[in-house]
Amino acid sequence: MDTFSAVADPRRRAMLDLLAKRERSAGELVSAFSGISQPAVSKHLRILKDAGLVDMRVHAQQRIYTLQPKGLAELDAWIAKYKVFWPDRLDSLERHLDKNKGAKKK
Amino acid sequence: MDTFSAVADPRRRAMLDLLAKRERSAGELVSAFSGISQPAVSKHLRILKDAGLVDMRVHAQQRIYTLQPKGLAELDAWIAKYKVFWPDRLDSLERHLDKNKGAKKK
DNA sequence: CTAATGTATAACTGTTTGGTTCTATAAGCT
DNA sequence: AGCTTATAGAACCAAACAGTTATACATTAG
Repeated sequence: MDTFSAVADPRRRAMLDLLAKRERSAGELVSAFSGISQPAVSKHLRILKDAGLVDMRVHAQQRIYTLQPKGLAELDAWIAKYKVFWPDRLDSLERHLDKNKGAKKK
Repeated sequence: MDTFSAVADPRRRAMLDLLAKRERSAGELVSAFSGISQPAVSKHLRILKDAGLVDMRVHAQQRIYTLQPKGLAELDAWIAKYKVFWPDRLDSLERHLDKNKGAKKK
């Protein structure tokens, strides 16, 4: 499954959102979601991993998943092509975020 | 269908790419793609329109489709959250594009 | 060594998706 | 008015998807 399809699923986006805060074991992710079974979460994680959106490392019996933001670069590159056409006001949020990012890094 | 799913399909992304160059009638889009029928293209266009990614206007019997880049804002906003985590080198393309954009606009 | 824990895989199922052909609708042409 | 053109919608179908339960497989704990 490609990056675009991987992030098309709202549950998978929610998982990425959680992993953006901090890394989590598969089990932690399972308990973070209600109304979905462990195998279902496991399958979502596989898809995210195959798409290069998360990394996994083994720790005892646990599998620790971490965000791999590089995987989103493809998506962002595609969108970037269209920004030329954006009305100016749509840029404000982005610029704001860029500024904050710079501040945090220094 | 939401924005994320709408752009998950490669054919629909290709359509957006074509519309980014210039507006096109439904018929022009049909002939731009081989191995896909007119009704199939029509359905893709409906999905793009419902997702707010394209606009449509009627001209005689033709339906003229135009890009509605505002529709991509949702997608971009979602990705923007993750840029904080991006390694520096991933920023270079984006910055390059931003610069070019500014130049074109002035 | 055996039991328990954490997680992935297998097999199966209902729903969604993208495609098709056929038909309907609406505007222009003669 | 009747024919043609441009495009959407209906009905249908196969493949893909997301979910389930049951099972297998490591690793740690006792």
